[in-house]
Amino acid sequence: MGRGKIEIKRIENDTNRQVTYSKRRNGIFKKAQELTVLCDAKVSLIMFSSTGKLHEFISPSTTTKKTFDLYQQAMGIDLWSTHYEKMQETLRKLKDINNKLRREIRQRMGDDLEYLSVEELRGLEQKMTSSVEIVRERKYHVIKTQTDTCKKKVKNLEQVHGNLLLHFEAKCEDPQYGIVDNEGEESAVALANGASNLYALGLHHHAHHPSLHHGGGFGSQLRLA
Amino acid sequence: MGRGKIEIKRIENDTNRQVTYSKRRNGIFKKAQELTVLCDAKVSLIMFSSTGKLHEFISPSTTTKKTFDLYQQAMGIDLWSTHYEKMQETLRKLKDINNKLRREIRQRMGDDLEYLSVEELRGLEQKMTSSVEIVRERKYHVIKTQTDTCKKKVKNLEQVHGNLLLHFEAKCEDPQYGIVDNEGEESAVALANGASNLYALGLHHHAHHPSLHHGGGFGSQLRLA
DNA sequence: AACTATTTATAAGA
DNA sequence: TTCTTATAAATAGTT
Repeated sequence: MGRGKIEIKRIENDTNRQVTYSKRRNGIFKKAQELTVLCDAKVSLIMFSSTGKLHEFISPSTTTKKTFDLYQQAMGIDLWSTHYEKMQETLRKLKDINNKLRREIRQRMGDDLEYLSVEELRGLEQKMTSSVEIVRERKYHVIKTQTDTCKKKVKNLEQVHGNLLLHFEAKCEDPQYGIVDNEGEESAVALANGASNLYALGLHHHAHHPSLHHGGGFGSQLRLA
Repeated sequence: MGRGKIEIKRIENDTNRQVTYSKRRNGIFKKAQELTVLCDAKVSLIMFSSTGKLHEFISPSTTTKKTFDLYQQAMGIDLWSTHYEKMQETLRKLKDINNKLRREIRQRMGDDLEYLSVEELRGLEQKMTSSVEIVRERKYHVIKTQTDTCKKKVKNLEQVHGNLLLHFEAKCEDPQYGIVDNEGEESAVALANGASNLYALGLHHHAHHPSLHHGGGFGSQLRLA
């Protein structure tokens, strides 16, 4: 239908092909639209040009997805199941692994032992015993590390406190009391029992050596620390 | 295009609508086919008549599924993801559970203890110790059950064998050998050591009491058993 | 389903 | 692209 009859075969001229595609595309869309209205039909028309461009017509009464779903239903196929087969397979495998893990855990928790032979039970017991040993070792290790850290801290505090006492005593050469040699030593001994004695130390000094508390600001600062 | 111009609106007469649908469907299919060839395009045309009947045209160079996939790709959407969202959610959850199970197992195997506190380690050790105790109990129970079963079997065999010996000795009142009282007792003692002695018993008798083997068929049958 | 008068689509050219 | 227009093609109404 045109100035001349054409043979239905690929149009080799790129421009001509493009023009014809455009014209006929409009024509077919119009036809689809008319069919939709005239005959109350649902039409899905998807076209890709030779350049890969997408054009679509869909009857207003439906959607592309509905059409695809209806199509699959009418054809009795599920075009996407293959897309999701891998997913389903993964799902199956995960469930399987999951069950195995659960069983292993249950066995390691002392359940589900009914169907194990003596050999299997012996193996399980051995595994668990060595595992509990590892946990125990780890616990000891953590405790030891923590204790060491604690000791170091105490030692550090001891030294700091010792220095403070020395400073303090040096400044305490008040003529009223004179130098009291053994005070520093006793403090050091008290401190050797750990930082938690700091407050108790203050109390002792308060009870046995009230003289110290009149010496200056250091004493009260220590008690508050 | 016809004897008269028509208005583009739903054809109310069912027959007319059906006829027009049929004619125009062929027309549009022909157009789709021509477009496919002339312009090297890919066309997917799916139609449902008002009666729900499906008709399809697809360019030979492609398939309906390919077209749908391309369509979704071009539109940047995934029309079916919603169909599989639940599945993906399940997948996600399973993976999560799986990881947790693995972690628990690893901890119970003595791995991944780095980030546990002393309290957690103590708890884990306690759980594992009590679990291993359960496994051990179960092992003992299974062993005991098996031993008991074994003992019962032996006892049973003992009895059967004892009866056989009595029968045998009763029949053995051959004038050549006379009644040999202590044979039966020695057999019973040997049998008390278990069923596995049956063969050894045969050998012993062969070595120490050759007389029995000339007494009849019973003796050789016992050795073969 | 076939016919055919008429409308519609479109090939080629501008 | 879009418009024009001669002509091919499609099809509405009829048989």
